[in-house]
Amino acid sequence: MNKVSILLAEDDTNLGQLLKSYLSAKEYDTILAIDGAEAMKIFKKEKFSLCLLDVMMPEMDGFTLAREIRTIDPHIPIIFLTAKNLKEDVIEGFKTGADDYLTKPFSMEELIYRIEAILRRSTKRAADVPAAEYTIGKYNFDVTRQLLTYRDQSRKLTTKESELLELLCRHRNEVLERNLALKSIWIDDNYFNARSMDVYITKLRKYLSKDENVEILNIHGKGYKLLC
Amino acid sequence: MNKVSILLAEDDTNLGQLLKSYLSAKEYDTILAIDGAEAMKIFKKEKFSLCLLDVMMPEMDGFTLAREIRTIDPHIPIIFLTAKNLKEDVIEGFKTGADDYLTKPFSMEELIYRIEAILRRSTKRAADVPAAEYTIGKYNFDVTRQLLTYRDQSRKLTTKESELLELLCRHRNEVLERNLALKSIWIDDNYFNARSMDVYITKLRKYLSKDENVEILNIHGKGYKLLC
DNA sequence: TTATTCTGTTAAAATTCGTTAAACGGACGG
DNA sequence: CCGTCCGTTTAACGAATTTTAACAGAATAA
Repeated sequence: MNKVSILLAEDDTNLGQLLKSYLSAKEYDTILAIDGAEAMKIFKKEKFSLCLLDVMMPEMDGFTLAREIRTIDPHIPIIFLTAKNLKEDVIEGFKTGADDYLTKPFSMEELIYRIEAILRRSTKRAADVPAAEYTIGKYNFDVTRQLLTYRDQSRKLTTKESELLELLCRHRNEVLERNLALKSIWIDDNYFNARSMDVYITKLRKYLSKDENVEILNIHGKGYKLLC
Repeated sequence: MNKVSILLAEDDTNLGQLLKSYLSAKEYDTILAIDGAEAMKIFKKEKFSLCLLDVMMPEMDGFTLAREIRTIDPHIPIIFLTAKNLKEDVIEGFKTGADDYLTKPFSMEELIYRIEAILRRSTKRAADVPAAEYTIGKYNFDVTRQLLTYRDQSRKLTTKESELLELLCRHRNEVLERNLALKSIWIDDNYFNARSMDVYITKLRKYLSKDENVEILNIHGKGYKLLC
């Protein structure tokens, strides 16, 4: 999946920084603009998946900014943030084509979920989009078909093998933490599931042994690192 | 554009009637159910573009209802209505895949705008409204006639074959969970029905074997995924 | 060093799934 | 009413997948 990039326009630097670091922690590439004019400048230069706009800003208010943004990209999802809870304001927001409207104070969790709800809709059919594939050294890994191919030999992976290899690929050349993998694939990171994961690491190592430049490295006490 | 149809589940008859007449005035075909169980019954019989669900209802609460609805149509937009403003509740709502979440009291205008914001996003997608026909690789599947066609050869499917294939199509390229399929088609997800479903999967695999790009993948311990 | 925790590997056990065929039961025509 | 057909369920067995167990070896901290 492509990385999600967010344009955040917020003149309150405290809140702005807070939001930016929170969103970045959630793996959203976030760029912060401190007023409407700057936001517009940045928007013209870069590509974004979604806009998060404060309504009350110096230079250019959120609604005006939204309209200008929409002249460039008429379909980009826009969420307004505002301190006011005025009915007229909310209506005005949706008239400019808002996809959502959040009144301060809101919880970070709710923001994240609303962002995800919108992205789910707008990037939908991502499932029809070309199958996710990884190149692992001389191997090719087709995630959706769970197929690991070396030259002309294909091996059909089981569900667990495939899930684990995909996680390793997503973190390739960096550490995939044990707990993360366990919680993500096995849901629960207890002793037995950890043993089970060991077994799968052994299997994957065997499958990947034909290319000596590919290696699943153990980082003691941390996790594994797929080198390729 | 097709007419927009809304399933409204609201146990407060006053509010329910008010919403229904307001939405109908805005040219949305609206059907009102007075509890979760009735809503589910109606949903199974008719096609809807969007669901508007009260959270607190007798018989079946909104979240449970939403989950059941999503087992049948995993992509239909859902908006929750609630009197509570609890953070936990909002989060729970989005976790079940809500597209929006409105806290009473809200203005009719805001509701309309939120509905339109969601429809704007979701009708961009091609096969959104429950299709009567699916294209599965080189196959064509006519749901109402229960006819599976490959080039010039048509095969009349039995009821169960057809129901299962339709569910797979609605979830195509994503996992259709075993117990969800069982509860939706066989009503009860006991051991024997599960065996029965296996038999039908085998049959469908045979029927679909002429296009090698089409595949019913088993996700061990979870369910099946129709790749096409 | 020594004890302890963590990892690697193999095999057996448990669970889940795939396939074929036979049994069941309702609908239909005679 | 009786047999036949058709869709569905049940049964039986084998295969695939995942988990558990057992033991050996490595890495680390005290």
